[in-house]
Amino acid sequence: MTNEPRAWQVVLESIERELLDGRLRPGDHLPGERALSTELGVGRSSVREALRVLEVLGLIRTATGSGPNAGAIIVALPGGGMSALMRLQVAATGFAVADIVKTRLVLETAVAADLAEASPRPRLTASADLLDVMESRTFGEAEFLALDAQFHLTLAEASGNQVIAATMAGLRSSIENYVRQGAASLPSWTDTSTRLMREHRDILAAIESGDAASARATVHAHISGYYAETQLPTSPQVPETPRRVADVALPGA
Amino acid sequence: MTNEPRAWQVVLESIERELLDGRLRPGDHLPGERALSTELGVGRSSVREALRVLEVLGLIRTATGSGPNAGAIIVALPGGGMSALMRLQVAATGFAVADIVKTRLVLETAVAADLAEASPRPRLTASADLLDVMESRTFGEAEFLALDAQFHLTLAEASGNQVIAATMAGLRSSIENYVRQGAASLPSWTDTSTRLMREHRDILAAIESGDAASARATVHAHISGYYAETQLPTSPQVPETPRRVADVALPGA
DNA sequence: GTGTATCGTATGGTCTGACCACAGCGAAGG
DNA sequence: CCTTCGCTGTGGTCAGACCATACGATACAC
Repeated sequence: MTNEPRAWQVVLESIERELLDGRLRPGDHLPGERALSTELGVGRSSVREALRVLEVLGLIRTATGSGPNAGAIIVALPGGGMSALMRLQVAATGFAVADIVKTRLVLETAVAADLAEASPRPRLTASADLLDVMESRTFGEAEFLALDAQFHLTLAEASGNQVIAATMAGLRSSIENYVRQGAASLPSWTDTSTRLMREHRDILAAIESGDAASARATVHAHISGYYAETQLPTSPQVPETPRRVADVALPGA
Repeated sequence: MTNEPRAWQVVLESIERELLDGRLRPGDHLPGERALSTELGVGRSSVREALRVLEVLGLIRTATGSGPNAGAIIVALPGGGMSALMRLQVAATGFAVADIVKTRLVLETAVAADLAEASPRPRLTASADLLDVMESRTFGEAEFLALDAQFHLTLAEASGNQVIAATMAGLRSSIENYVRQGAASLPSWTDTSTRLMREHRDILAAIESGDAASARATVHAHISGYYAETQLPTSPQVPETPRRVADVALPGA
């Protein structure tokens, strides 16, 4: 466990220290890659690997092809940046159920409203086909829930908003996970599944009717209804332990 | 201006596609770094940078010093990893400006409304402090926009919804990018920046007044106002790829 | 035949050096 | 004073090299 830190982790730790100590503040410029390299005693490759991580995490912004002295890199986030890492970690593990549901409500009602209001009403063939499949035969609980999640995803995709679609795709496994957990506490799965199917049809109908408010309400009722029915704890409660930058990459820990 | 993707992004996209296509499944071994390098036509350095990102995101586990044939890298997370991957995709590539703005509107108005309605009204100290900093002195355009994005992020964090906060954090670089592009077409940057500052104060005031509708409207005006002011192209609009029902991933199937 | 020791080899981790395109800055020239 | 041109330093990328390691196969001893 007390493994020698890898070279790029050294860079991460160094920058993390400077961030926490306040020596690096938002908007500051980082030393050049070569300077960091000699300063920390690691190769430029390692520096670049660390910078790439920071960039993807949104902590840093690279200025391509800048001038001599200044244009190096800009630190974006302050101490709050640490929370970005935590968020990332949370994403890998699991979100609070309430947060997932809330986000679904916000995004999916917006999607439904957009679809209902779209001037050339989008063809919801993918969604409708999926419902046909779901009604064609009896699915196991896990399969049904996967198809359910897929249905919601097809709506997001149909809306054409790639950002929302990507976000929901990213949440998909978390959604499936929570939906599956919740299904265990249901009084009658068959009742619930038939109700969900009917609500899916209602959603499509509301969208196709062009009534944005109705579409929004139907989606809201669908999602919050299931959430209310399943008595899930409000959250898995990820410990709020401050997470150090360099710790993120250690899967074995 | 058609940004050539950076080399490591090419690697990322390649692996992402194989993941989405199912050619790479959890537990599979990735080709060696040298193999990937020649296969994708990029240098090993770039491959390593991409792998480092995937490792930090928890999608991959590196096996240090493995044997000849197999021990390369292991894909760790299943669908759950998509969440991180999607965020990565959001950060690395860019989305349509209109989609980003729309998503911001949906998410941030919800955040503002939640904050305004929260029963023990959350302390928006981080947001307020940030505004103090922004008003304390004159910032360059890039710095100002970074701080602006940070401000919106602090609100999402204050709401306590980790999912929304994570999503917005993932969108951060895309947002900054589009905001920066838009700033070029502004008639007067100083006018705009002072207006943005005032609107930030308005948002905080609206939230603290407890008026959810007002908070929602203020945020909406803030975001859509800037978007309207900058005459950005609505963007590429990737054609909707038809999704076949058979593509649905059934667990166990 | 079985078990053990040894060695070759491919791998990831790292460093170095090199090249490129680009942006800033200053000097030279108008 | 303004324009132009080149120098310089930056990030982006690549190629090559070295190291330690762990796996696989071979050779050897029993």
